[in-house]
Amino acid sequence: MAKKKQITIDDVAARAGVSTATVSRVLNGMNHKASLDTRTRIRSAVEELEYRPVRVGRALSMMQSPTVALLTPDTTNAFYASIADAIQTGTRRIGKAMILCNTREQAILQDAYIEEMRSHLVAGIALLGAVPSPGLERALADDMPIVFINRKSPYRADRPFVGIDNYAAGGDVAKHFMDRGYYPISVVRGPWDSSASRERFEGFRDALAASGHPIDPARVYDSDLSMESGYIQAEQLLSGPAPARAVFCANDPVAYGIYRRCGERGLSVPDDVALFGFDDNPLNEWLAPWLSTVSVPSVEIGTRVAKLFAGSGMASAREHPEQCIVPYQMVIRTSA
Amino acid sequence: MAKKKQITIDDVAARAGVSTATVSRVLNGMNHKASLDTRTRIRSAVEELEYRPVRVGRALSMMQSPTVALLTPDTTNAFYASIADAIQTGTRRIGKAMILCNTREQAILQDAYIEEMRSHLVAGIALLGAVPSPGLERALADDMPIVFINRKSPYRADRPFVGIDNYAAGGDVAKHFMDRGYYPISVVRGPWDSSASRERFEGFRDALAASGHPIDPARVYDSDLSMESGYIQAEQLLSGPAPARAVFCANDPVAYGIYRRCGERGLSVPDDVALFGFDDNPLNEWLAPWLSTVSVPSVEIGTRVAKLFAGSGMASAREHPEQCIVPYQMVIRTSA
DNA sequence: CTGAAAGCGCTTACAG
DNA sequence: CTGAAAGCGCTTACAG
Repeated sequence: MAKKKQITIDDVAARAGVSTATVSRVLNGMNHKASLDTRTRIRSAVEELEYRPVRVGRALSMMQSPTVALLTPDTTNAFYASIADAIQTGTRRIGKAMILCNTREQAILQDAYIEEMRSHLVAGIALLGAVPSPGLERALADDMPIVFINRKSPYRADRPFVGIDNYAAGGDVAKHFMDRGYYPISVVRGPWDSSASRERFEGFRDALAASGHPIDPARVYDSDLSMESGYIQAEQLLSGPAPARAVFCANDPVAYGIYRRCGERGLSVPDDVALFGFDDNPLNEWLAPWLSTVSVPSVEIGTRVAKLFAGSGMASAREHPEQCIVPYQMVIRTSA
Repeated sequence: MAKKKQITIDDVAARAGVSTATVSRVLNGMNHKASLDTRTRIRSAVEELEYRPVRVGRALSMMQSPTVALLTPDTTNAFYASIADAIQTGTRRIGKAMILCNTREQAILQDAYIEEMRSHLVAGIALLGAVPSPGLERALADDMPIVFINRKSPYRADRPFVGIDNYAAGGDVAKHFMDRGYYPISVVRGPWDSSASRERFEGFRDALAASGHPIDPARVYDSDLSMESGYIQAEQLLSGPAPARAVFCANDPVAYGIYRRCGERGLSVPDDVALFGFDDNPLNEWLAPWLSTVSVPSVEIGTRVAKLFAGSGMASAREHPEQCIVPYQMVIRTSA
């Protein structure tokens, strides 16, 4: 893209009086194979010429580009954005750039991006909020280096994964509700496709059942994880003869939506209804400092994901798929 | 990155019984140069082999990768994220992927990314919230295809730009304040480096002065565009013998911060203090539906930016730098 | 309308 | 420890 003519590895080699092969080796840190003299000559040639490798040359040669793709369901969700940011920072540290793709939870888009990223020869794909799709299944069969974030792979459960133990967290929320004696209890869960949403719900449900107070199926609502859907479901949740005393929300935005409806209805949180969120969205600090939630360590997750892509394309992770379960934290504020 | 052996253009050529040159031409839409028969034979070879071009090959050959870089000051700001999303959607439409880089408003990081993106041979750089830096100046001198978003180039004012007329918008806010008869008026402006922040302030200041009520310099506060800084400045703004009756905020998050402090102080918005934001952050709809603000069309901006990168790397835009000024809208809600 | 061939910038067996 | 050469997948003057 520069207008100036490119300075190539050949220019460096010429200036240093060695072959391009040697320059390449030295620049790639195979120092044990070059004499000190050679190395210093090369270093200064690089300096003087201000040589910057064209990464595409290397990419073609190695059939792998120094890039990683992040597929995310919603770029404007602050929680996802925070994970994205950590991944970008982390991949940069290992010399790779991050391509951002917005799948919008759509299987079609997800497949299109997987295919495109393959043709970009990316070193790996970080799949945040995976959705079942034929292209994903195929990519997995082809052994593409994909690491799943937050939601596990819908196809091969043993694929690399970074996230929390959602089942346990759901159970913890249930216990908290029981400790407080809230009754009746409702839940607004996320999409069933999502292992994260599903496991949260299952953990919550099982813990309630285990304590002898199984949840009433009529008190289970669905959402698409948006504020809007929380707002909409709140209408049912809060009405009828036995409105919910406490609600376990699929994520924080859902809680925001319900909270808004509470305000419109003149209901007090937590006196009339208790709300429990999930993720500890970065917005909470400023916009919902009252929200009790499960804190998911987005930065740590992003950092871990990036690390998986270090070296040449997750070859190791591919052979020894890692399930990296990071700790979550119960954050009890005033809403529950 | 795939495990399967690559299917190349040569395979297609062999199968179709033509040369790779011809396949390349046809696949790149130089149809007028190929007979119908040739074209159909190639199309079906592509189908049968499920050929997907390796973009890196083309990139090296053309010394330009089908990617565009977006440098943004803050990936978690929903307003920026919304622009980023529109750019990503738009670049995809023209067959390019978007690399995301977080400059955090730091000149050093901005320079590092510019350099890295150059070595990636990106087709162009979208620079959201540019900061003055030596690397940027150099890149401009080298004629790198950079388009400035929101903030104009700190070096060559004629570089491609997409954004609103901030000066006019600042003036409109001033007029609105005068219509309402607010007095005294304070302003929390953004960084001086930023043409957007500066022009907003200047337009506001000049309009007040023109009406015979120049702003008191002691009533001008600074911020870094964050909620935190709004919250902090609010302390001064709202105290003393003559607390502000109305505040023009550098952007919406600053207004959120001030609003929070108002709540803590028991001050009512707009009865005690009127607040005017900027950008119409997507969060407003759900979290600050009361905030009067200037709506900046983030989606249109992103779409326009992407269009500038169509074809081969903005060659045209480079020669005829475009200043693309999109319309803004005054959004009067209850806060002012 | 089509093909043979050189070239984009880098890496890496292979031979020394 | 080092170099000559082939190769990664594509594009594009050039010649026909």
